[in-house]
Amino acid sequence: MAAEQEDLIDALAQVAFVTTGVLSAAASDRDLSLTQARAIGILRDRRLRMSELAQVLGLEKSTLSGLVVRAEKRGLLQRVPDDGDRRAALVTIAPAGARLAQEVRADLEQALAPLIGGLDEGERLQLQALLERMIEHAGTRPETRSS
Amino acid sequence: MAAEQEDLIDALAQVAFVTTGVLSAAASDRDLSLTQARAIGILRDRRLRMSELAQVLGLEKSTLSGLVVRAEKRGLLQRVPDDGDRRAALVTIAPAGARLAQEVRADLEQALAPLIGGLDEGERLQLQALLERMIEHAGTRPETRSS
DNA sequence: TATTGTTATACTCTATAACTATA
DNA sequence: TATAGTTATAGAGTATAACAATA
Repeated sequence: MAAEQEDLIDALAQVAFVTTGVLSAAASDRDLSLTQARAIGILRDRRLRMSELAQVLGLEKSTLSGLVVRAEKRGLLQRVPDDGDRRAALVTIAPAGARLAQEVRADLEQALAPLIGGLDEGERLQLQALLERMIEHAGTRPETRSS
Repeated sequence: MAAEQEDLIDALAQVAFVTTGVLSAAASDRDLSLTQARAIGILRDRRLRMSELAQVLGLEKSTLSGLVVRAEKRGLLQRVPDDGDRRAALVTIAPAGARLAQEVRADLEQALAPLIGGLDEGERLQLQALLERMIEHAGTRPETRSS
């Protein structure tokens, strides 16, 4: 059973590299780093504090400051004051950022289509369900680090 | 069906980030970058030319030169001349590199265990088979870029 | 001429430390 | 005192361009 688990981890790692690589390429086609693309993807449907976004992305708060400043200059993100705690800032997506997120997303779908296309409808649902079960258990653990 | 595909892509992306993050953390615990960890992982069971390894990793050849020089100084990798083409160099793993690769691998397994642990034996095999089918189709396309 | 690999250089992303403002 | 965020600085990883050696 040890051997089977190793093979599963190999497969997971390979799919992870392919997926990350495809996303990274789609992002850089639009002069976005992988991290910037993740950020606008995350902020598509919510607004987070700087500290919260930093934690989700696995970045230091100072690193995120720079990222957000650059994105704000390009009109992709926006910082708004948090009523109730005047130290804090909420990061929200700007219209141009939302458009870019959608474009990157479309590219990702197109690039992954050949991989997913080899599976029929039932298999895709099965795969999705298994992956989602994995992610649930990921929530139990501390945030993914990248340091 | 469009909605389902989007959900599958979301799940793929999330699992990819978790997996990459875990590997990155395991690597940096040993002063390896994610790319260096990938390199020693790839070279565990084969030797490649500089140019081939660069292509697999999605790096420029000049970038790989630096990476290999640093790894060679630490005794992790080794360059040997390619008989038959004296321009080329083959990159091989050194004993210390093989040990490190094994350690990183063990950490990766341990960190992913809680995620995989939620699945029973049959589901793990199912997931592995689906992921491997995806990877097959990835081989059809040009190498993953990261530029 | 074309290809393999290295060197020189510059840019981006990241973390650490010191700081300001607010809680 | 502790926390949220910014600024200054330095290190690592990467790409581009120019180059040397071999095919």
